[in-house]
Amino acid sequence: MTGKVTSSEVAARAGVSQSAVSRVFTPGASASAETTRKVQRAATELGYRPNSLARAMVSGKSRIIGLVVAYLDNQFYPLALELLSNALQVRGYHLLVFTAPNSAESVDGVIQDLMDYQADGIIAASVSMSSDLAERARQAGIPVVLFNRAQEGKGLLNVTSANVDGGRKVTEFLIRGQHQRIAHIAGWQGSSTGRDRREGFLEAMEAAGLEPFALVDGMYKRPVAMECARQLVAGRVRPDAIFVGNDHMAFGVLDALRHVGLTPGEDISVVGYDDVPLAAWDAYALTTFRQPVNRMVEATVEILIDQIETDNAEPESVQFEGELILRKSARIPEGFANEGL
Amino acid sequence: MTGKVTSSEVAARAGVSQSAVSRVFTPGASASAETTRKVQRAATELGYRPNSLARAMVSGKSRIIGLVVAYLDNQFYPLALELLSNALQVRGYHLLVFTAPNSAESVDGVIQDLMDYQADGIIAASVSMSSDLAERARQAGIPVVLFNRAQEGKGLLNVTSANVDGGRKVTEFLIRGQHQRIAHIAGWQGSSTGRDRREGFLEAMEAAGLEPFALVDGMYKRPVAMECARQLVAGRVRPDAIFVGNDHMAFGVLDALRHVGLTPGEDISVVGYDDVPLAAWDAYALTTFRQPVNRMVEATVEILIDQIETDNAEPESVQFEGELILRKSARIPEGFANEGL
DNA sequence: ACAGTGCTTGCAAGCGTATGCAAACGCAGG
DNA sequence: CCTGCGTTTGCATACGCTTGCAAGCACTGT
Repeated sequence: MTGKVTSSEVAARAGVSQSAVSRVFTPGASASAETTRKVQRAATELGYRPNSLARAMVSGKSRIIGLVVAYLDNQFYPLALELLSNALQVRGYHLLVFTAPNSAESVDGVIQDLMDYQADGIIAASVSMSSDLAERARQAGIPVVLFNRAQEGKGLLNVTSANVDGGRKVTEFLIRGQHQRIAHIAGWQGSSTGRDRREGFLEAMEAAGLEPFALVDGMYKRPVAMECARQLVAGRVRPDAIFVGNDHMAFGVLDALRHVGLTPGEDISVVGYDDVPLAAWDAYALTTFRQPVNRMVEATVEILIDQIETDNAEPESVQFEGELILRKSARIPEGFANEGL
Repeated sequence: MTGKVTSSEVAARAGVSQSAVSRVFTPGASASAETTRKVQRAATELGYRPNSLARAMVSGKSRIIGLVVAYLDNQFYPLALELLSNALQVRGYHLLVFTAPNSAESVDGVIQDLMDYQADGIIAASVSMSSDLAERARQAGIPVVLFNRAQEGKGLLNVTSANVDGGRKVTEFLIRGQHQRIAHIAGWQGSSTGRDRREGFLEAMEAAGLEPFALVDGMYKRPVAMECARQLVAGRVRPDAIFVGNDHMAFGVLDALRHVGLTPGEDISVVGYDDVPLAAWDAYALTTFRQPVNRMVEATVEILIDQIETDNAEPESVQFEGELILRKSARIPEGFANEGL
């Protein structure tokens, strides 16, 4: 009842050895029905619960997964966080969450902390880490998976969606919609997603023999994207379509455009990337390219636990296909919906 | 280099005892300059870092704070989570995050897990816990603070904003705006915030001698609130103002109203509660009652750490004043802005 | 009746660190 | 040169648990 009950106390009361108690609480260990009964009785009477830390220390498995994430204002991340947390809880793991500005030093520091806590695995969501640290993690036997970010490196697993492909598809969609002056407010060029989507954009434009109307780095930041949008439409000749590097920025772009009296989907087309829940809300009705978060999360958890629990598991990086979601912020080419891309 | 360096190995290499190494890494312990130097040298050479779990086990302090949160789709919570995480990191604590549907059983289960991890403290954000469990936590000496939810109970600390007061102010604002038919889509009545804001609403209505046009429970769920809104305006006579229990629902209400051709702020006034970042975005421009998240988070961390680190700390519950934020979704009474409320 | 077999169970050795205690040490005052 | 005091250091133990090992046990087949 005191809150600090140990297995020995339970053992004493149940009239068995401390090991017996441990075995009763360890799935897969051998204990007779009789012993189990006695131990469980004593345990509930005393309010005993095994100490996870002690357990972690001797077994070497903390069942703690570290999650490093930069900002939570982009709806994509809270969503991923929630899904990850749930998926891991089901499997008996728990999330130790760190927020770190997206700089190599701070991420590295945080990952050190994580290693100090003997995390069984690490998920880095949209942040990059130094290759030096990646190597240390590998040597320490801690699997690291990069969620929604790709990066080469020994033992680094990547879970992403096919970003250059997505960027290309969005752009092709815009081109088929007869748009002539297509601009791209890119995602942060320090990130693989930002670079890849931009690359897809450029590929599609070149294939169609078109020149980008404009190409700027929105840094994945709303205010930056809004300012870009304002400038884009300030001149005499303005773009008739803008492909924005992610939804979070795209919302800002829509706000900015409406602010100067433009109607997205009619005067100008805007397409985002991610398909966060907010994109489906009427106020934005954003046409966007969906990243399959659910599957990405499932894969992340799968891969991570695989690496943790089976030692021979081979490093595996996966990439998911996305899908264009048509809403109202962009003009739809004739007969497009039926035809697919 | 192997990732499993212990203090003993460092000790051996530095030619000192294991205790010496421990002391060098323990702030406030006595060690000569000479020893410190030798130990640090050996430590960096071997890549030694103290094992937090072992440290936690012997010291009894894990420096882990458990956070229990229900859903992350209401922007209020990711925001709070991020702020909490940062504030705690600065003080050397870390967040173990659990998501739990808002039912007593699941919350209790999760808190048990937290206690198993020897969490130094627990933050329950917008979830309630059984009084039985609260008692157990108290006996185990684990401080629990309820964030944005009030609940009586031994040793339960509450950090909230003045919700009945806020509800009243919002309603008074609406009344002074000459609204005649004021409806309230309340927050979940199973929560203190939902009940308190509703109470404030009723008080203000009664004081003004007005009958609520309608009063329903929106459950803090967007779809529910949207459906309520639709029904409210479906009849021959419709409300001219709706006070919605939180911003998250209010966005849905705005979407629903616009969907049927109504213009918020002109045809009908809508006021939310929370002032999440999204409320300030042009697409919604939601008039709302601000909860001071920053101060609430600061207080939460302050109180919690106080309870943890000083044993004599007295239980303390705090309540913050909020503030009405005027935007475009509700008609503003003549001369209101200058006058205050 | 006896050796063999498959479970249970207790013993004891850790896991990596913090810390009380007492010994060792350095140094100043007499 | 000796005593006394403050600081530094090592020894040993404890934290709560898991797990290899070997002994104990109840049965089975011959």
